[in-house]
Amino acid sequence: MKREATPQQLLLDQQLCFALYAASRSVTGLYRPLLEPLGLTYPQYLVMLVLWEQDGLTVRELGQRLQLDSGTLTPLLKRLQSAGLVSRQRRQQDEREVDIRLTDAGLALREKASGIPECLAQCMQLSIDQMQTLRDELKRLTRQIQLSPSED
Amino acid sequence: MKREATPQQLLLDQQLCFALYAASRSVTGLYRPLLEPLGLTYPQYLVMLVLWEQDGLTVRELGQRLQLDSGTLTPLLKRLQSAGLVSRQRRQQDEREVDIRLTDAGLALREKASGIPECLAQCMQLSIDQMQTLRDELKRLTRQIQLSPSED
DNA sequence: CAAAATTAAATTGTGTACAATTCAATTTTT
DNA sequence: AAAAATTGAATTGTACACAATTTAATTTTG
Repeated sequence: MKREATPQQLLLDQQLCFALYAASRSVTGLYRPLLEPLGLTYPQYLVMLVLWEQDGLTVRELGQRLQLDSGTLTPLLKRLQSAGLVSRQRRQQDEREVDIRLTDAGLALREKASGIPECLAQCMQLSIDQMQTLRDELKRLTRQIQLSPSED
Repeated sequence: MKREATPQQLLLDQQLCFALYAASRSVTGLYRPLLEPLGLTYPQYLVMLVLWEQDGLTVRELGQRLQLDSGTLTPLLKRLQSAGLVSRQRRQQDEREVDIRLTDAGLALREKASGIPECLAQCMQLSIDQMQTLRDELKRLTRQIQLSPSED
């Protein structure tokens, strides 16, 4: 059986999507040794970033910010609670909502995490300008994708 | 207790890494409805892309190409085997290695997948040129990261 | 050549992701 | 106000990721 050559567009190395997938996992791997002393995974660190910025959000609000659903967040937040970094409490004005709040330990962790962004920037060997450009292109891409869900 | 403002670098929206993480998951989400009719997940599709390009690789070789280890690939490949798309067989010249080969059904699936890259490109609303530029920046970033593992 | 070291997959265990469902609380309708 | 619809978390189930360990096969060494 004659095997056709793979069309150009199906070549792995041509694909933006694989480049994105690989880069994302690479970067997460860079964080791992930096977050390990703090006892955090990368997604947990993202939750902490959001809470350091604005404390006392609901699971839903955290999910909107990070684009993650309760199936991902609920167990993650339980682990942060077990680690003593956040509290989880039903709101009395609406018992469906669960309020996520930093504990003192959670707030204190921000100091220990403060050096991480600079460390990452160093490893990535990009200028501030290059980082901003790339970041903004990716944000535009994400926004574009979420605007056209799947024409249903 | 006075709450300090979050330093600029710890702001979620400032972070390249989150933009990357969010974009990667968004793009995977775009693939989902396109791959569902083929019965593939996105990582499974990546494996198929590699095999369509070069059939008969070992688990290790697939892992090098996709930057995934056997802990991820072994169960994924077993699922592709259950789906009848690939075969897994120890090599006789070195019984440690497992040869992954497309079945006829696996090879045939390439036709059904051939429209996907164009469909994706459409959704992302990027010119060929923009896509190539972004892809190459991401590849450079990934390469850079993997060059400096963690100065150990 | 036999013991030691290395290698390739598989396995184990933890932690995401995400679709789909469930459950309880709140809103909206009638 | 009671029934129906909606909403927010949690739960269930499947599928990655990846560190660490195990197992078996092959190489390297003494």
